[in-house]
Amino acid sequence: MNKIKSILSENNINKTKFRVDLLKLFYSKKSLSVFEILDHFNSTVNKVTIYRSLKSFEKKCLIHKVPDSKNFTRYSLCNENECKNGSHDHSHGHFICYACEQTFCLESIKVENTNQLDGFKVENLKLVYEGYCNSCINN
Amino acid sequence: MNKIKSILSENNINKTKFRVDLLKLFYSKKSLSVFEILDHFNSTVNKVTIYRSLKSFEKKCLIHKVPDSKNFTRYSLCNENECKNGSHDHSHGHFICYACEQTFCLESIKVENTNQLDGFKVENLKLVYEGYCNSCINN
DNA sequence: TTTTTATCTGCAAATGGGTTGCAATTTTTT
DNA sequence: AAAAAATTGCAACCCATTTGCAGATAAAAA
Repeated sequence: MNKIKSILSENNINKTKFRVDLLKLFYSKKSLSVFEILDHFNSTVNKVTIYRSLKSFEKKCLIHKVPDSKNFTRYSLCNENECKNGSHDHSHGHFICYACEQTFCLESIKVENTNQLDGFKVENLKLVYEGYCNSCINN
Repeated sequence: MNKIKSILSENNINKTKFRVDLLKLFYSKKSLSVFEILDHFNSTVNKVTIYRSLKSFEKKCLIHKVPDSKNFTRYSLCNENECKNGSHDHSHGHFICYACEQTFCLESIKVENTNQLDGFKVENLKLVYEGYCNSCINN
């Protein structure tokens, strides 16, 4: 995967084995929590390293936080159109599955804070659906 | 406030000084976090007592959790029409103010999970607006 | 390719929201 | 007033996340 390495290079992130593998992992998953990452690497990496890598990726707009069923920290790859220069704009809905606890970005459901609310100046809007994903329903 | 005491009685909650004062406090605030409560009582009450009182109130449908800017636990009074018998249905939007960090229930903005999403069975929908409330804008 | 510099890593310890066990106190019931 | 049930405070715990620091690794400079 040369692509992974060049992304890291472009963002001035050292191409350590772990960070390359971590970014690669994000390209194969909808979203990841610290503990799913820890599990994937069979605890061969320190969780502090995971937290710091995630924070670094986030700052460089490679990943961003997505809502999680249990309010843990969970990340997904950034959408190139939406996130730039450290500021994350993911103006689309999200779906959280009660069963697999996975978070899905609903790119097709655009969220626009056009609503006029009496007594409030709206700057942001979050729309989170919850339920069961087809994969869980069929298993 | 006889009203407060009778509410507690009806719900089989002991009318201790603290619980009466706490419920009274909820009737004067939009929403409250544990630390706002701790602060209001000048730390004369143990935080464990607060957590347990909140849990008790929640079970009896006096209050329910509302979204918080920092993912802390925050509660508001239940709407009589919506919450009953320990199950909380607050199918309306919420507004979180970036400045005062207060959460407002938007009773007028009804949230219905009628959307059909390909690949998902939607059971619940959360709609959270963020920005600045008029009170903060004017100060 | 060695030296310098910046970044990354692991370990231990800390932070902070929230919970649990238990004994003592208070409220409610009888 | 006595017994039963609910509430409280204290200490200790749990668990996600953070911080300090020293050693290791990667990138840049020479």
